[in-house]
Amino acid sequence: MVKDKKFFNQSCDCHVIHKEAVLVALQNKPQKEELESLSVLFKILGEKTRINILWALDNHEMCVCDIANALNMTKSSISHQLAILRENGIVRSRKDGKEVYYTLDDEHIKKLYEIGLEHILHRKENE
Amino acid sequence: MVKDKKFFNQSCDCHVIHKEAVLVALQNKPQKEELESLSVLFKILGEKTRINILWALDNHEMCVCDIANALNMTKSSISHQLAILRENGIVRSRKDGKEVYYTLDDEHIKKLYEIGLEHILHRKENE
DNA sequence: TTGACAATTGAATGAATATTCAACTATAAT
DNA sequence: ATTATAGTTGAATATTCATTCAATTGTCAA
Repeated sequence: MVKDKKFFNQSCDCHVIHKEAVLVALQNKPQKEELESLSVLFKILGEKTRINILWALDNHEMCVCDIANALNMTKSSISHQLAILRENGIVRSRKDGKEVYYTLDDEHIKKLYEIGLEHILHRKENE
Repeated sequence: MVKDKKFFNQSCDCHVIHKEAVLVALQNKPQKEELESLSVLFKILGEKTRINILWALDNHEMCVCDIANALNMTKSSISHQLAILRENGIVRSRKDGKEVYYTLDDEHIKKLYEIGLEHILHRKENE
């Protein structure tokens, strides 16, 4: 492993140790915008209430009241979170009379959910 | 679609509209602990700095200074976030002399990263 | 057309947490 | 031994954001 202490990054409080590794990483960096979107996606999935909404909708299309009852929370709170999920393309809604029905938007979300769960169980085994 | 207004959840501010959908969801609910762990996993991935650490480590094993330089941030800040990633089984570390080298822990994380990115691009297309 | 309920919305509050700052430990080199 | 650097850590600050509360809109039924 080659260390290179000559290359120094001004706006950072330390020397670069492995110049090449850093340069390769910088070259392979995805578009800033994409990485930003990705962290937002995970942040949205990474919230107790919203992940609970996910399993609820994983089984059935549901209206806001149904979800509120299943999660034992207020309509208002659920509605706020559904708005966030909708804005970020994770759920889809359709109106029918007084009710608004929600469903999961696409397959990627299900996959993320499943692989995430796999990881959790995998970690449990190796404890 | 059958509505059932008789069943009422005391600790919620609305009537159950579709009793069956709610009951099915409740029956299929994963263990509370697992759902909790899952939301924690996503929350950890859902942070700008940490997702940036992920792409950096996706290419190379790196020490703290390398990462700090690649992301243009302080050692301290990176170290705090690495601790969180380590505690949650997302990265692994080994010490060699003064340096501590970090790598991604397992394949699930890479998959989550890839599928997440797919979702982002898929959404872009349909705009 | 009035009353009841589903759902949304905006502002306020409170909780969670990322970054900064300063101090500290550990290792290597001179 | 002393100095320099890598890395960690705890407390303080600042920011982000979920929930609550109150008000409002839209639809249905009597």
